[in-house]
Amino acid sequence: MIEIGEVTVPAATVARLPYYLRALRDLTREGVDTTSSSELAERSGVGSAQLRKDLSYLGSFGTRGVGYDVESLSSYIAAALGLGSEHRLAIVGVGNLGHALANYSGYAARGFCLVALLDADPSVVGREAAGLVVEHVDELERVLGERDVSMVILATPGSAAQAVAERVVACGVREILSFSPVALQLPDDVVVRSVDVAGELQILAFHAAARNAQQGDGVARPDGPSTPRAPAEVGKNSVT
Amino acid sequence: MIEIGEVTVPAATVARLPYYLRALRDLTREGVDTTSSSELAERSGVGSAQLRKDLSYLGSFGTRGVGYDVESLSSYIAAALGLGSEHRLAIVGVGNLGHALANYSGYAARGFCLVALLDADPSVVGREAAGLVVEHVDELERVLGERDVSMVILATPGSAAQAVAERVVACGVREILSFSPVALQLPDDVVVRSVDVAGELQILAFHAAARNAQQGDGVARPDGPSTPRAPAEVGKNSVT
DNA sequence: ACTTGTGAATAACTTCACAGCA
DNA sequence: TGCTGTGAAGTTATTCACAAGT
Repeated sequence: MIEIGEVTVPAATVARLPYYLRALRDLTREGVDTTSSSELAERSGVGSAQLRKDLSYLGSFGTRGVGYDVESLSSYIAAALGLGSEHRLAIVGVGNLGHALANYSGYAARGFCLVALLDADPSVVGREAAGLVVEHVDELERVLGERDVSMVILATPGSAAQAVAERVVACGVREILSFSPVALQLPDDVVVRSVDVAGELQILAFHAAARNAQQGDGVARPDGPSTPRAPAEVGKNSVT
Repeated sequence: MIEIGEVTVPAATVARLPYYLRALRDLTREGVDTTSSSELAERSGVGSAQLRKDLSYLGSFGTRGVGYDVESLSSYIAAALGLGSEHRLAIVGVGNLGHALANYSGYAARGFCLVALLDADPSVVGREAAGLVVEHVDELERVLGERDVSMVILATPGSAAQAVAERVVACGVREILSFSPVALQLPDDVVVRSVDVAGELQILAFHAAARNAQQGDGVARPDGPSTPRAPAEVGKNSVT
C-alpha cells in the first residue's frame, strides 16, 4: 500500500499501471481514441473488474456507457507514474547485462535519462556505450552527485552488490533496480525492485515439475513437437 | 495456488523458493551446516514466520530447538523446484538483451542447459554466442524439436513476441520467460513469466513521486549527495 | 442499452502467538 | 530452553454484482 498525495494505492495496483500505460500507448499508435475496460484489460492481461478497480484508486476517468478516452487516460497514468519529471539514471556494473541495459533504447521515450555508467573492471572503464564513457566505480560519489542521479540500476556481481548499494544510498538515491541475486539490506525508505533471471527460470521449473507430477507421473516432457493442441482459448497466465 | 503431487503451494511461496535456495547455497559456500529460520529469513529478505510458513507447505524439514540442516534443506528445495531433471532452454531473439542472457554463465549450475539461439535478423544468424551458432527463427520448429527444448526465453521485439510465442507453444513448450513488453495471449496451461525493465523503472518512479508528494511537496530530489542519513536499520524493501 | 465505479463478498497472503518437541 | 510448525487472526488483493450515470 502506497500513499500518494491524499490517496492510498495498493502496491499490486501500482505494479499493473505500467501494463495499462503500455496498452494505452499501443492503442494511440493504432489510432484508437476511445476504449473500454474490457478491451484495455484484455490487452493488459488482467480482468476488466480488476482494471476498473485499479483505476478507481487513482480517480474516475471514464464515461459510463461509453468508456475511456485513450489519450487522457494515458497521460493521467503517465503522470501518476511520475513520468512528468525526468528521472536521471545510472547503471553500475557494465558487464553482459549492464551493457545490454545501457543499450536499451526506450529510456528517453519513457521519461528516463541514462546519464552515467560505472564499473570496477579496468578493462571496461573508458569504453564507450550508449554514448557514455564508462567511469570507474571509485568515482561513484562524485559522478552521482555531479549528474544529479536519482535512480540506479545495479548489475554488478552479487558479491559487490551490497557494498555498492550502500554507497549509492549514501548519495541520496532512494530507488534501486537490482539484477544481482542477493537480498540487499538497506534502510526502510529505500525502494528496491529486484529482477532475478535465474529465479524466474526456477519458478518456471517448479511449474513444469507440478505439471509432470500431475499428469501421468511421467519422467520428461510427455509429448513431442507435433501433438494435437488444447483449444487455444485466451488465458490469464501467471505473471510476476 | 499451485498443486504439486498431493499438496497445494501458494504462488507467492513458490516465487520465494529461489531466494531461499540461493541463501542456502551461500551458507554452504561459507561452510555453515546448520541454520535457523531467522538467519535464513534475513539472508532471503523475508520475515522468519513467512519462511517457516512457506516451508510448511512443502513439508517439515527442521528440528525443533535446533534449526535446519543446510545441505538437506537445500537439496529438498532444489528438488521441489524441479532442478533434478535438466531443463533444455532456447533463447529466441539474440539482440542486446538476448545476447547478454545467452552469455549468462549460471545456467548449468542451476540445472538449466542452453541448447539453442534463434533470431530473425540475417546479420545475427550464423554468429556464435555462448558456444552456440545463432539459427534462423524460420527453423524454430525443427530446432526446438531436435534439441528437445522444454523452456524458452523470449527476447524479441514486442511486435514479434505474440507470433513467436504461438509457434513455441505449438512445439509443446509450456513455460516461457518473456522480456517483451506485451501481454501474451496464450492457452491457459502455458505459464508465462514476464520481466519488463521499463515497467520496473516506472514502478520506482511511482514510489519516487509518492515520496516527493509526501515530503514537502517539493519539485525534485530534496537533498544533495552529502546529507545526514536515516539510521541504517535493516528494512524489508518491496521486491517484485 | 451499455459501461463505469464501487460496496460487499470472497480469496489469497502474511503475521501473530503459542503448542509441541528436541 | 529454544526453535520449529501451524492454527487463528489480521491484512491485502481479487472478483462479484449492481447501482449510477450517459
